[in-house]
Amino acid sequence: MADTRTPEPAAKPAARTPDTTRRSERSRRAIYDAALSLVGEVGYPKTTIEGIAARAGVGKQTIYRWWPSKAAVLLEAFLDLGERAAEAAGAGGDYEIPDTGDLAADLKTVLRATVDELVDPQYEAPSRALTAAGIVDPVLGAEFVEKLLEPSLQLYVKRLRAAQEAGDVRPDLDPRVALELLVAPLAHRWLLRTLPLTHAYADAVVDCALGGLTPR
Amino acid sequence: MADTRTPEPAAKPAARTPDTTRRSERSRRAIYDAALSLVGEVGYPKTTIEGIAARAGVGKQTIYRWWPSKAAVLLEAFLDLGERAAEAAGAGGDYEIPDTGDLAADLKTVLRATVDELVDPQYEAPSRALTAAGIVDPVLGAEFVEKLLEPSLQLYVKRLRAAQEAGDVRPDLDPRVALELLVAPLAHRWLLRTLPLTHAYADAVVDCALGGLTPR
DNA sequence: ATCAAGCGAGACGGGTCGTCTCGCTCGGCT
DNA sequence: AGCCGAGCGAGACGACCCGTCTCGCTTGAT
Repeated sequence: MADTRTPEPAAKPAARTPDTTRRSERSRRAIYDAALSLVGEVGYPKTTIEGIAARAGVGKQTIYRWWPSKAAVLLEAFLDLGERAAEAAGAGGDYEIPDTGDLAADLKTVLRATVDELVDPQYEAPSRALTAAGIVDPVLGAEFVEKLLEPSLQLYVKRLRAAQEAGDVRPDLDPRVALELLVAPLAHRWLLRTLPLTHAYADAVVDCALGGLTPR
Repeated sequence: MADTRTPEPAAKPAARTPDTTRRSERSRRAIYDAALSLVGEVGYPKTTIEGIAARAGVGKQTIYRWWPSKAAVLLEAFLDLGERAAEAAGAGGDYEIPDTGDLAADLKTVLRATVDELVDPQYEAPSRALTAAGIVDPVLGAEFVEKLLEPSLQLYVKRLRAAQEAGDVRPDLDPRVALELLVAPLAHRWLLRTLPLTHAYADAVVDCALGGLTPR
C-alpha cells in the first residue's frame, strides 16, 4: 500500500499510457479483421481509419487510443495473422531452415516456399503496403524489420553458419552478406515486378550464389 | 488544308489530349521544383497537390490537366532532375559501365557510385517515395521501372555479356540473374535499412557474387 | 487581328483527418 | 456487493485535401 499511484510518471511526459488491463479484446480482433479485409478489398491508400472503425463496429477513438497510425494498425494485424497461421499449423514457436546436409537443396526448399508466400494473394496486399510504408517512414520501417523480417533472416544466419562448419561455405564470409545475396534478389523481383517471381528463379539464384559468377 | 480537325478523335474516347503546343513551360518547371522541394521538406505523404500548386504559383487545374496523380508528377519531376544533372555533367546520352578488363574492379566502381547516389540526401526522399508508390501501384511501378530502373540495368547486362565473351563469367549464366545478384542486395539494404549501406558492403557483394559462397 | 485553349485563382461538395464530448458498460478495488 | 473510473460505441466538430467546375486573363498558332 506504499504507492497506489501510477508507477512511473517519471522522465518522459509524452508517454501516453492507457490501461491495458481494461482493454477490449473483442474490439482489438475486430479491428485487425477489418483492417486486413479492407486493405485486401480497396487497397491500402483507400483504406481509412474511419472505414476500419465502421466495419469493426468500433469508435474511432478506440483506434487512435491504441495505435499511432494506420500503418501501425496494419502491422499489428499482419503480425497477428501470422501468429494465428503459425499456431494453426505446427507448434507455436519459430521454424528452422532444414539441414539435410545438402545446402543447395535446403536453400531451394525454403526460397521456393518464400516465393509461394510472396505471391499468395491473401498476404500480398498487406505486406506490399507495409513494406512501402516502411520504406518512407523510418520508424515504422524499423519496427517492420525488427518484428517481421529479422527473425526470418536469423534463420538463414544459423543455417549458413552450420554450412560453414560443415565446410560447404567459405569460412571467411560474413553470413549476413551471404544471406542477402540469396534473399535480396527475390525481394527485388517481388517489390519492383521487373520479371516474374518463380520457383525456377529461386533455384537459379541459389545455384548462381553458391557457385559464383566466375568460371571455376 | 485537307483536314484541320483533331487528327484522331477515333477509337478511344477516354484519351484526353490537351494541346501540348500551348503548354506553359514556365509552369511545368515551377511544378517540378515545387514537388521536389516539398517532398524533401515535409515528406511524400504530406505533400499535397494543393500545396504543390500553391508553391509553384499555379492553378490546381494545371496540374490535373497534365498529370493523373501526385506520384506521376513526382516521377516526371525526378526524371527531369536526372536529365538536368546528367546534362550538366558529361554529355547528354546514357553512360556505360567501364570495361578495364578487371570485372571485379569495374563492378565495384559502379556499385560504389550507386551507393553514393542512394544515400545522397537530395535524391533520397523522392526516390524512396517513388519506389514505395510503385510497390503499391502496379501501373506507376511499371512506369518507374521502365523509365528509371531498366535503362541502368541494361548497362549491367551489356557489361556482363562482354565479361562472358572474355571468359570472366560462366557462359551458361543468365546475365539477368547475375545482375540481380549484384544490385538487389544494395537495393535491399537501402530500402529496408537493415544494415548500413557502405562502399565496403558494395565491395563485399561483388567479391561474394563473383566467387560464390562455396569454397573453391 | 482573331480566337480558342491553357492559364492563375478560387468556389464548391464530398470525404477523411484527429480531437473532443457524450452516456454506457464493465473490470478492478474495497 | 457496491462504487469508481477508464475504456467503450457513437458521432459532432473544425481543418484540410480531393477532384471538378467556373470565372476572366493571357498567350500562342493561324
